[in-house]
Amino acid sequence: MAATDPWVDLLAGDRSLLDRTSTAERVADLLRQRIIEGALPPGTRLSEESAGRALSVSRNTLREAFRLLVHERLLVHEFHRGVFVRVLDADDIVDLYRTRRVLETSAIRYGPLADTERIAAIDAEVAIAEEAAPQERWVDVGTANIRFHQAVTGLLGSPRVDDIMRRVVAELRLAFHVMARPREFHEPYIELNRGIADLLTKGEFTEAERRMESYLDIAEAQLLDAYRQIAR
Amino acid sequence: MAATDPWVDLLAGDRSLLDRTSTAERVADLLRQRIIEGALPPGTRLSEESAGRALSVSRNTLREAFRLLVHERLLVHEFHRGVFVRVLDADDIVDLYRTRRVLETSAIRYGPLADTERIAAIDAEVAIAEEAAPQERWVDVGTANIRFHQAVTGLLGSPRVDDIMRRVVAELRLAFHVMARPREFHEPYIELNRGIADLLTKGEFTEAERRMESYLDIAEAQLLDAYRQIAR
DNA sequence: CTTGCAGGATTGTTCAACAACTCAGTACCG
DNA sequence: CGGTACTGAGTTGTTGAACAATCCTGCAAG
Repeated sequence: MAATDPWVDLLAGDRSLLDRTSTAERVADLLRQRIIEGALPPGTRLSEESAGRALSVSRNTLREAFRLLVHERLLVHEFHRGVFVRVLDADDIVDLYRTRRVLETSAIRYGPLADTERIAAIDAEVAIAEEAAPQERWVDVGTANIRFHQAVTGLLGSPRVDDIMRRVVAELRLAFHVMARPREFHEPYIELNRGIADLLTKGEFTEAERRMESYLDIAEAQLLDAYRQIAR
Repeated sequence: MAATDPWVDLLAGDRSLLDRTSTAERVADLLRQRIIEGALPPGTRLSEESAGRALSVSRNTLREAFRLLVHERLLVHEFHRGVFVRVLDADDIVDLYRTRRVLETSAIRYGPLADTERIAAIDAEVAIAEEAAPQERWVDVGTANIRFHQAVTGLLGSPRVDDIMRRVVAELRLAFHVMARPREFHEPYIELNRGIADLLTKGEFTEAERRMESYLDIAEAQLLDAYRQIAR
């Protein structure tokens, strides 16, 4: 039995399911969820004592969770003052879109090397949005929209890029909450996504990249616009 | 004095210097340093008790520092087993170079929009390497080489991309330690860097991008080669 | 050679205590 | 009245100890 049996690799893949996570990580997961869904709006202060009491975890464990989320930029930590849900300013939006441009256009540029099923995954996300829109499920449309972009960067097949994109998207969600009308914010993009997905399917990567660039310009401008409205 | 005085912005920039950092962060800085310089080689187990005693910090504080470094992928955390200095495998190398390709070629692509002094900064790093090489200061050559690439991604002027690149580079240093001969690993790249820097200065971004791509292919291959030698 | 089972060592988590610091309020002074 | 200095309450930063949960080593049994 020198050679590895086939079932060994199989089980090795399930390893992660079995990894119990620490309390701190689960607390971080929960807080992350609450933050990106808007239940904990930007600027909210999270006191160690009350949060710890609410979740029934010790201050130490909670602090570990906070560290995690600070590293993800969802919280900011001010020394001796506490942690707060991050408040994004216009510069952050600009930088996030700059980062997206890098990631998403690169992904398309390297698209010709990508697995065809990864392109199918992109298409699938657009289809989900197209189905949710007529039913006015704007939250689902928004989610599918985000997943569309994650699928685009997924073309690279890079765990690290996927991870980076995950964080960028989580951070961007902090900003999306300023958009009062979900419909106006999400609906127009379905068509753009469809166009890009079709181009990718047809293998027209250069044009797809151009469209993506313009998509990002438009979305950034709309978000910055909404920001200026709030600022006054 | 409705308008902000000039010195206000100036001081705001110094804010970070004044921010005392927590013990956990300083511990993390120290450990990071030791890891990337190779004093703590990949695979090393860091026990909470002995590390805490050595640094005179409590276990709780040390755990906060560990969380930070785990998030940066410099340490891996195995539940109930402890933390270890990360051991990169060949897949990691491939993925790190994939990520670098995305970041560095994009930076050059968006180069025409960049500040000219950012291009000068790239040139400066090559000059440092060129000065250190004849004196056989290979560690300095290696450092300047890395800073050259950071300066390239710096073209984007994006704090987030800079941060991502910082982490990629730190992670990559884990792999560089397998290179037994620093000279053979660093010297040949000075010339390639010079070529790219000159192209950037002349504004020939398309050719610079092509060169960067080939640079990364070469470096990746060399590193993977060294890996295969170790593996036997 | 494998399996099962202590026993010791390490990590996961909580708790309590105290130091260090921030902030709001208040008294003081010109 | 405007500004300054100070005080005290409340929060965070850090430590140390304690106990539960888990892993690892070594040994005995089959």
